[in-house]
Amino acid sequence: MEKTAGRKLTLKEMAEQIGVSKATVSNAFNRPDQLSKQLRERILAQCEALGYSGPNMSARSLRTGKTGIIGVLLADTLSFNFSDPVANQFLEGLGNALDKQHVNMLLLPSCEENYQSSQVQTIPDGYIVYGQPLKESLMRRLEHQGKPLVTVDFTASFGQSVSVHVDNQKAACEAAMHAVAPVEHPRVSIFGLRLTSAIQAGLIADKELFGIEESISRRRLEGYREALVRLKVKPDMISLWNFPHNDQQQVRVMARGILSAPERPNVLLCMSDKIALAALDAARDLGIKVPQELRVVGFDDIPEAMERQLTTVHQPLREKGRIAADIVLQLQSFEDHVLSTELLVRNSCP
Amino acid sequence: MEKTAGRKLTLKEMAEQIGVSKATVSNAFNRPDQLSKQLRERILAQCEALGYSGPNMSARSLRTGKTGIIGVLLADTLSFNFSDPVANQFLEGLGNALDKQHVNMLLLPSCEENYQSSQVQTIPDGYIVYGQPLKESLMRRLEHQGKPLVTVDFTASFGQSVSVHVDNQKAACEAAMHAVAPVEHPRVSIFGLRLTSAIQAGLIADKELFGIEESISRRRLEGYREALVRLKVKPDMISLWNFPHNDQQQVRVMARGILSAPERPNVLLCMSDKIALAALDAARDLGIKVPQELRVVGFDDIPEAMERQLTTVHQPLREKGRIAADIVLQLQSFEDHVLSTELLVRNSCP
DNA sequence: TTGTATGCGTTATCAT
DNA sequence: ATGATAACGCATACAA
Repeated sequence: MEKTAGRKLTLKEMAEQIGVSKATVSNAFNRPDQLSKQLRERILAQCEALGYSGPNMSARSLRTGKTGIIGVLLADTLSFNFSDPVANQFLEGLGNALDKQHVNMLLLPSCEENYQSSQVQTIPDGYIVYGQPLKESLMRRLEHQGKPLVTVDFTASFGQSVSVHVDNQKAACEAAMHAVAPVEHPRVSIFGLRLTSAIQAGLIADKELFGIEESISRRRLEGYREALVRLKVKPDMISLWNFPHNDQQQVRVMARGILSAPERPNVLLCMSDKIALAALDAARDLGIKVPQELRVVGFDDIPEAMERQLTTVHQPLREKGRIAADIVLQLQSFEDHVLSTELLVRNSCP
Repeated sequence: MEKTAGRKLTLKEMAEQIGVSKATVSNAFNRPDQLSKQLRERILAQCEALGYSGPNMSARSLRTGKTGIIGVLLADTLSFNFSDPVANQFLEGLGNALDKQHVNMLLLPSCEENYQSSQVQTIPDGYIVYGQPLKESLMRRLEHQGKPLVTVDFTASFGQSVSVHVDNQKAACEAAMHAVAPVEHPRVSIFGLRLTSAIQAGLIADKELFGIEESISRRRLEGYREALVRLKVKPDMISLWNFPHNDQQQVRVMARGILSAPERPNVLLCMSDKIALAALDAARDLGIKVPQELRVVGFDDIPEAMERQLTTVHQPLREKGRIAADIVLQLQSFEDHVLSTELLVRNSCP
């Protein structure tokens, strides 16, 4: 029996060709327990031979109400998300978990603009929003669809979504305590990420901070401050710097500037490992000894952090992805998950 | 009018609420010219207010036969494809073009395994297969669906798919001519990528070459050889090396070994810029002067190639993505497109 | 410009 | 174990 190329095959036609009813063919694909093993195999083989690639997804979805697709809303571009080691690991964990359930992921990059006009809106069975709070209007639209909605690394301030994250504040506080406590006369610089809407890197004051209380950076900042207050570090010994991008080159240049000042800092609290590594580069450029003259802590524990002996906060990135997937697929209870972090003490800040 | 969260809204219900017929609401979404501008806007506004996010995709797809999704089959993992500058640029061009038509891309990584059992099969309206020939059985399955099928950087040896690519052989030949011609006593090493199934890097003989005649690497190899024959370079002055991965670290170590030999090569023909850059690193490690003692050419023209003054073959990667998209969306004639390349002469091989 | 009727391909319920 | 039938939500030809 040869295949008839080009024809649009349907389950109904298969049934007729094979000489059974539509329901039986459908069962052969979806409910193996509803028919004899041999019949099922005969049907599957015939379909294969006839060139039928399985039930039409649109029709099946219309009937079952499920598409087998999870939408992943990303804050940045695809290339950023895959070249950044943090996002990369998260997406890897997420992808694996979805794969395991034979669910596909529809990546929706820089979703703010795209998601307005597109028809994507009703495709996914659920959503995972990664990394950065979306505009409220968009979040509301998503929530209103009544599908599982999981936010990662931030918490929506309303609605009934669920969040997977680490306790950034606590972890940052712990890191700062470790870094600052042993120093007799601490001069602390905090290197923050996207704390304001400024597009230039620079020193910032409190009042300039972004309104988004729930962002990762804000939580980490609060943690650092909590530690600094506890250790009674005077405010004028603390400077807060903002970097608009997690970009090593830029940070390195800026850090050289900061570390060249006469009263240069002796502790650097960095909100990401990339920033911290760039700071280490800058220190090396200037011949500043780490950790003797400068203690540096990072955040995230990307692979390079280990190679370069950076003290940092480890967070289970792949695990985060896995859990987010399991929640959205309803394999985990629909409630907030707070994953634990671990301070990894290495040479940059022993 | 407040929205009733949780309810599943349908176009029919909207019509009833608003007091028009289903068809009119449908037209408001899909055919602006079929009703008065004001009515259309009233309907859209009402739907928005009621929390209706637009027509259900499954139902619409079932009716129209289109899903608005293009499947992109990738040879490697997602993270590879986005961290590799070549793949990255291609996907960027592709993504932009699809976006422009409000079409989504479903990324199907390392598709060999996944694609067997998954339900994805019937979702996309068309396919783009990137970079590496798939198993024939899979290709046949795809072709049999009767949807537009575009292969990029290789040509399927059967069926009715269409291909977007550059003339790798011609470009490689040109590069080799330029590199080798000026050298009086050329000793040439070819650094190839995935020319055999070996997982270790190493020297290879002809008979070990992969059977896949159509792969990018094979075309480039033929191009190099064509040039070497024309220039009458003796076979024993040519060595052919294979690298299983486009991985800089590994290549650098291997290249150091090769360049340490007593009769070391004075021309390096590299099948990718990454490999070429690693070779430059190795030359620097050994204090070998480029281009005086060693001429190096790459392939692809990734951004770093310019920074490091690597002579290489430029190919229009984003353009390739754009064209592939346009073909699969039937905005371009359904026929092979061969894009032109350009040899960029820089310091590594003037 | 608007409304009516039909069917897209499938799955689930029920009956056999 | 298998078959008949009714939805699923929508777009479109056609009628008004």
